Amino acid sequence: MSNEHRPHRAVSAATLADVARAAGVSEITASRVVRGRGPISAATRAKVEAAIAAVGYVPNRLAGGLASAGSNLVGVVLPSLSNSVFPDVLSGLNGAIAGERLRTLVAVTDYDLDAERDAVAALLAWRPAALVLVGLEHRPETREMLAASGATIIELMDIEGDPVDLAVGLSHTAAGAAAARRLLARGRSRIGYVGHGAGDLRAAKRRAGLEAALKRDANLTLAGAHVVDAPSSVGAGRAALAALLEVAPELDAVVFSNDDMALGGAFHCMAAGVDVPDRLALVGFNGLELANALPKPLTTVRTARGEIGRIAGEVLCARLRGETPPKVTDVGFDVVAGGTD
Amino acid sequence: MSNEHRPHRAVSAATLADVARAAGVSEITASRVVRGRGPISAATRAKVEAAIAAVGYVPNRLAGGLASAGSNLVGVVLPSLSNSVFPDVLSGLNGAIAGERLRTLVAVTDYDLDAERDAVAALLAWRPAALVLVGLEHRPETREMLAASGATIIELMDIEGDPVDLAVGLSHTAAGAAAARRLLARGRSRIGYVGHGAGDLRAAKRRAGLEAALKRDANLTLAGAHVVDAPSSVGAGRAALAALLEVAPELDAVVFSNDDMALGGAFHCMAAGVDVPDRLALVGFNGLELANALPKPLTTVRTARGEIGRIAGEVLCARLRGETPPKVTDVGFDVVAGGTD
DNA sequence: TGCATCAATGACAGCGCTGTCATATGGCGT
DNA sequence: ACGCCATATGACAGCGCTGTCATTGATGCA
Repeated sequence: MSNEHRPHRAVSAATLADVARAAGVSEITASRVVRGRGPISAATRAKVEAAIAAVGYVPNRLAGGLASAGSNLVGVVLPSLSNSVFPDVLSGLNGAIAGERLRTLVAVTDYDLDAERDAVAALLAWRPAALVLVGLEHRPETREMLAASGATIIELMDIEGDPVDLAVGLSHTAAGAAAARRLLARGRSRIGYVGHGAGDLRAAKRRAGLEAALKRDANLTLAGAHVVDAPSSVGAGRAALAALLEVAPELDAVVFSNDDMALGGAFHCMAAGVDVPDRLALVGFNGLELANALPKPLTTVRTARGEIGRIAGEVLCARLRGETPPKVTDVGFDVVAGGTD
Repeated sequence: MSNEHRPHRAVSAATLADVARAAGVSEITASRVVRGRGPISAATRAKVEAAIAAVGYVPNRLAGGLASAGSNLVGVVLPSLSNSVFPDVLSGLNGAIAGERLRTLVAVTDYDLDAERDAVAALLAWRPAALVLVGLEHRPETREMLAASGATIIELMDIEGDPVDLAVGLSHTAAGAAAARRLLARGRSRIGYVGHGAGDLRAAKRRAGLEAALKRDANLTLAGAHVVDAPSSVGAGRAALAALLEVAPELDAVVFSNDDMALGGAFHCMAAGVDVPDRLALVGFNGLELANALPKPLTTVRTARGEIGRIAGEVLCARLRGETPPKVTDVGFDVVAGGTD
C-alpha cells in the first residue's frame, strides 16, 4: 500500500545483461552492438537489436562513462542566455558536435566569475570530454581546476589574453577600433558611448578599443558616455540614449555596447524625432539578424556567433581525435554598413 | 616517448579514496562530508575538507550516479534557441532548480518530433531525475520511453491535451481567441494573419483559436493569410507582411504568429509608410521585452515565459521531494494593450 | 545500575558497463 | 598439411562511488 516515490529510477530498467540474455549472447557482445564497435556478424547484430527493442533497453551512460573513464558530455559555461548571442553560439556548437555523439551540459553564470568557478567545478564532476567557456578572464582557482582536469578547454569569443588551452574568437579591441574608424571616416567627431553593466568584459574591451582609436587617429576623446548598471536590453538602450542626449545634445554619433542597446537607441530616436543618421549616427555591435530588418538597417560590427560555436565544435572534435588544432582561431568581424551612420 | 592523447581523463584524478587516506578516515566518511549527509563531527569535517583541498578532489558524478541509481540532471528538450522564448524558459528553470543542486542537460530539436524522440532517448541514458519537454504532442515512441522511464516528466507551454505526467503552460487556443476579441472590440473587421513554419504546433493552436473566435463572435473568417515556410524571425515577418498587403491591401488588422514576426511587420509598416494603428492594427504574441521598447509598443498577448520555467522547476522539486504537485498548472496570459491596435 | 537511544564512523558489496586479454573459427598461401 | 592472420565472440576485473547494515562509545532516564 506504500505510495512511495522513486523519482530517480525506472521501475526496473533493463540492463545490458537483460539484452544479452534475451539475445543469447554475452554482455560484451551486446555492448559492442549498442556502441557500434568491433566486428559483429550481421546475424548477431540483428538478434541483439531485436532484443534491445523487445526489452526496451536504454543504455546507462553513468555506468558507461564510469567504465570508460570519461563521458561524451561537453560542459558549456555561458554568461547569459538573455540576448541571442550565446544561444546562437550554443546552436552552432551543438550542430558541430552532434555528429560525434557529444552532448552539451550547460551552465549559466550571469557574468559572475564566482558563479563561473562553481559551474566549472560542477561540470568537471561529469568528467566531460571538453569544457567550453566564454572569455579569457577567470578566477585563478578556475584556471587551476581547468588545467588540472586534463580535459580539452575551449575559450570562446575573445582572443586577447592567455588561453588556458584553445581559443576561438576575435579581437574586441580591434572591433571597437573599427567602429571608431568607421565614424571618423564618415566625418563624425562628437562621438558618445552607451554601455551596459560591468560584468561584460568583452564590451569593456570594445569600448577601450574605441577610445584608443579615437585618440590615436583623431586625437578625440568620447564626447559623452552613459553606462547603465544592468544587463544589456533594448529598453535599457532606449533609456540610456535618452539620458545621454539630455546631458550631451551636441553628439553627432553614438556607439553602443551591443545591438540590443543600439536597437533601443534607434527606437528612442524614432520616438523622439531625432533624425538618424543626419543628426545622429548610431553604431551597434554583434550584427543581430533583427537589427538588419529595421526600416534603416543598423550599422554594426558583425561577429560570426554561430560560426564561433561551429568552429569551436570542430576544433574540439579535432582535439578529441588526437589531432593538434590551432591554439587560437581568429574568426574576425565585419563592419556592416547599414543606414544609421 | 608516446605522445598519446587521453582526452577523456585527467592525468590522474584524485578519488575519494585519496581524500580518505589523506584525512585518515574511511571512504564513506569522506563521502558523507562531500555530500553533506549524515552526522559528522566538526573535527572530522575539517580534516576531510582540508584533504579535499590538498589533493584537489573533484567528485565523480558518473560513479556517484551509478552507485545511487540516478543523476541530479534534469533533461530539457527545447524546440529552438533562436528567439528569446526558450532561453527565457530555460533561465527560469535553471534559477528554480539551482538550489536543489540539479543541472540541466539541454537538447534542441528544431521543432522536429523525430529529433525530439532521439533527444529523449539520449537524455534518458543519463538517468535524469526529471525530463522537461515542450508541448504535449510527441511521437508515440517518445511517450512510451517517457512513461517507461519512471522519471518525472514535465511538459511546458501548453495545457491543451493529455500530459504524460505534469504540465505547466497556458491555453494557446484561448490566447488566439483573446487576440480576436481584442481586435473585434477595437472595431476591426478585415483581419489577416501572418505565420511561420509548420513545426510550431502552439502557433497553430493560436491561429485556430483566433479563427474560431472570429467565427463565433462576429461570424468572420480571416481576410487574408500569409505563412512563411521557415522558422519565425523578424526578417521573415517583415517580408511576409509586405507580401500579404500586396494581395490583400484592404486589411485593417493583422495578427502575427509571434512577436518576432510582428516586429518585422511593424518595421515593414514604418518603412512603407503604413499608418499603425489607424490604417492597420498589429497584434503579436509572447510579450517580448523588446517589443515593448518600440516607439509604439506592440499590442501583444504576453506569456510568462520565465515564470513557466520557474514554476516548472518548483513543481519538479516538489515531486522529487515526494509531494504531489498539481498535474496541470495554468499560468495564463495577458493581453498587453500597446500602441499598435 | 541497566537498557534504550543516539551520534559518529566503518566494512562490504555492488551499481551497469567497458578495457584488456584470451579463445574459437575459418580461409589462405605455400 | 601447416602455420598465419583476420574475424567473431567471450571471461574477467574493476571504474569510483553510495546504500545498507554493523559497530562503538556516550548519553538519557527510570
